[in-house]
Amino acid sequence: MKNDAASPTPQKPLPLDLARLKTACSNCNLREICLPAGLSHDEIDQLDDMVYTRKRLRRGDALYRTGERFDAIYAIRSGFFKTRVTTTDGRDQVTGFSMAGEILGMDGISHDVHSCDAVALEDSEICTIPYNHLQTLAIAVPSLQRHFHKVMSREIVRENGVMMLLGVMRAEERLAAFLLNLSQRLSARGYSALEFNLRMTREEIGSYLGMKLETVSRAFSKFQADGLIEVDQKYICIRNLAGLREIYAHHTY
Amino acid sequence: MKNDAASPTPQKPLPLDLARLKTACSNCNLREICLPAGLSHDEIDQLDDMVYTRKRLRRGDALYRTGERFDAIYAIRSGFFKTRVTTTDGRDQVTGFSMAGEILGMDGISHDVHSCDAVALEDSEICTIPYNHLQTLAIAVPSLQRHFHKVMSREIVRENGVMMLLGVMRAEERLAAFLLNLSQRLSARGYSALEFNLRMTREEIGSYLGMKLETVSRAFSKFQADGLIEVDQKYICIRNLAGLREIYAHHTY
DNA sequence: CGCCAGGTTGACACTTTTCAAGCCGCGTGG
DNA sequence: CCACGCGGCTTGAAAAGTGTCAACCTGGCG
Repeated sequence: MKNDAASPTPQKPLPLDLARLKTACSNCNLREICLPAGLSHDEIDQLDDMVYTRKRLRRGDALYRTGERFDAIYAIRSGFFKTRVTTTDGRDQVTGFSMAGEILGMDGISHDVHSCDAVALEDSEICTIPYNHLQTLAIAVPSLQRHFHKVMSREIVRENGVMMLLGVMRAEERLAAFLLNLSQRLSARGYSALEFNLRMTREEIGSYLGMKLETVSRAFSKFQADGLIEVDQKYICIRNLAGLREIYAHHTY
Repeated sequence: MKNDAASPTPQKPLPLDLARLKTACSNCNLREICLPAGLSHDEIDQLDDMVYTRKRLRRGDALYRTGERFDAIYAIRSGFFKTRVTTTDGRDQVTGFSMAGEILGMDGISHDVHSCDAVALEDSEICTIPYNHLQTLAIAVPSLQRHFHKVMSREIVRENGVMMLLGVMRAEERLAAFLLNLSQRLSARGYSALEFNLRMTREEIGSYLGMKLETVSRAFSKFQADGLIEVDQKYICIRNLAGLREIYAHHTY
């Protein structure tokens, strides 16, 4: 929708337009983390043809919602998302937080309809990967099939971890687990492992961890009082990583 | 390894031996529920070549354990399983209960190593599906690829539901959800939806639902006192399905 | 400048866990 | 055939952890 796109009849189309170039997997700096991980150069080039130009979402926008028809999975190019499921009576459970390089939408494959909402927690860019194209390409590129299976399996394993968290840990252990997980994923993306700004509210953290926002707040305060972290609203600085790990591992329930 | 197989040089091999026949997907009565669901006759025949003869497990045996190398997924032919993850300090969380026609082992795809244990809760038979064969066949048979994706996606969606359960429901709602889910799956397999025997202990139910066995027991007693169910140890008879549904839906937390 | 969402903190209520005792059913062995 | 032991289940009473409610603070934005 830029003015450029509506400019009068070019003699022949440019081989690559800038927007296209910027979305190609082959020169995306997330290619080692994202769907193309482990593919060869040639294979990634084939992926490029399939990944549609990026879509931008503003904070609060839904990438998809429960009940919407499923036809594509999405790779997060930049930004931050939450996924959530909602009960009949309106309460909801945040099922995960997703950041750059992670894949969303796989819940939709089972019934051709999405079974959760994915909502941007900050302005974000995503790459759309039409599922039927992915299926076709997975046949031509076995290592893509393999890697897509891994991505789905990883999601299953991740959810097992959350079930563990919700099932056997107590409030402070859950929060420690949450912070350590965030720290690890941020550092895997080249950000500081010890200092970051949360993108979600206390209520969203609470929903994810199965506790009330007040309990989240108290746990943060406790950690600060114990010198484990420094908190100022969304700002977090981890002062004692080992101490956090100890709380996390110390399931002496 | 039967004597038959070692018998002296048959003129030509039988087209089908009995054991083989019995494991083939094409004449398994679970084919509408299990991995072959939605495949054509011809396609199922191709699956037959891949599914290895069944393995028997006794109650208490592990189908696989955390840390074991992954190389196959498994279809439950008969019996009942639990899957569980274990913390460093030995506590564990039951992440699911599986019955005939359901697929186990997909957790292993992500890191080529299993990340949970699958344990038989009663004597069971399972079909082994080597993962590399599955990958190969999925390329030749696109509808198999599609269906395998569905199976994995369904597992993701199921886990979302469990997270909801653990995150927002209270004890009695969880138990109602558990009973309704069991009832629904049993009836989908032709068993009674209202009367069944539990295959797991109170402790296992509690681990799955994130509560202590005493709390499970109390909730059962409460349901019985309210005329919703009849309980006698493992025996359950649902007397008021609508009432159970009401408790389940009534997340007035 | 004032409003409002989001966050913190305190006091109290409630659910679930913990600890403890006892029961039941079943397989083993005298 | 019956006593015994043991795992699994139930129930009660007290303790602990979270949730609830309410007040207040803070920072950002119209």
